[in-house]
Amino acid sequence: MTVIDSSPVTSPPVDVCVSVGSAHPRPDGQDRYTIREVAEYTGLSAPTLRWYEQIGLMPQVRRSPTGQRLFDNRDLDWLAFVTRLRMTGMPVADMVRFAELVRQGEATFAERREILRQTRREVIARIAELQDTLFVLESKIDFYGGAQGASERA
Amino acid sequence: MTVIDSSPVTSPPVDVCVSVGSAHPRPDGQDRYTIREVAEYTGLSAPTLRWYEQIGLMPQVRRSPTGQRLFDNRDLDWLAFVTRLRMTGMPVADMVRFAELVRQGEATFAERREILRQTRREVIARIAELQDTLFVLESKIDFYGGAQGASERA
DNA sequence: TAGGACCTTCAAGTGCGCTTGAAGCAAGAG
DNA sequence: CTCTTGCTTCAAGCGCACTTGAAGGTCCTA
Repeated sequence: MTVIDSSPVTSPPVDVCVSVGSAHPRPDGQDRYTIREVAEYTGLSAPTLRWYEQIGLMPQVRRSPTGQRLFDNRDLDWLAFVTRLRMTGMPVADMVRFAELVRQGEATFAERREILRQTRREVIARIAELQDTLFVLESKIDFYGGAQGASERA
Repeated sequence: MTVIDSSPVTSPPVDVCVSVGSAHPRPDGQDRYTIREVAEYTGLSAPTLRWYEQIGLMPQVRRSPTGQRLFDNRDLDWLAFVTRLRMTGMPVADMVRFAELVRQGEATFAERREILRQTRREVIARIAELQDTLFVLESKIDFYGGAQGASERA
């Protein structure tokens, strides 16, 4: 982790909790992306990206001299993380709270850690539930006639 | 599907795709429950139970001579299954569709099986995603200072 | 037979997570 | 220079899954 940060652009490897899941290939080699590029890359819509920024779920996004958003790799990392958190079922309001803690710097490490631990607990519980559900589904599928390709059976 | 209607207590094991997950202890020994009892047992609210019936997500619930709902063990089994399906993220509309197929009898076995197989695929994918997320969470928790009880670290 | 808790229906309201519309500014191609 | 495409803001709208409110009937206990 600790941020990529080659030569062009990018900010120094400050605090930040980001930059863990940056495995995806980036839209291009550089560090400036339009909202459309980010939308394509993340799968979020452009309005959603604007909305995320508006509610404080994004760090302040850089702007061009004329006011257009310029996302960078850090933003992409953050969005990848946010998308993971959404996947766990975490409400947007909670993610905004987390983003606020990130903004407040290292002093909030303990609190952030606690939030993520709680989230981890919930994810583990969720996985267990889904695995139970898998068994239920399997037994019902069997009940309906397990034969793979058979189109009917009654 | 072939109404309950026996004397007291449970019906014969007809068609039905229900009755797999009936492990829970029932509110009492008999086979007639008020909406309040069912609400407590299932964790769904009474309005939600009425709404489920209204949209066709429940089989027609028996009524007392004065019009009050009388749920039975079959209804409880069905609700347990529905709750599982909800847990997978299946939209209510899709569950209504499934309930319709159940009402149509054995001729829809193949289609029901296909739906559940698709659901199973989705659940498996969901579990995989959540497990990936678990790794991300763990690496971030470590980043924030893995020490269990340490309240700060910067 | 009165009171209170619980049931009924129907319709409207709520909260969440976006999405869409309106009106206008900006960047690049012909 | 215009034209198209894409960006901007702000506000309103939407779909889903319930929830709540209003008005009234029912059950049960005292």
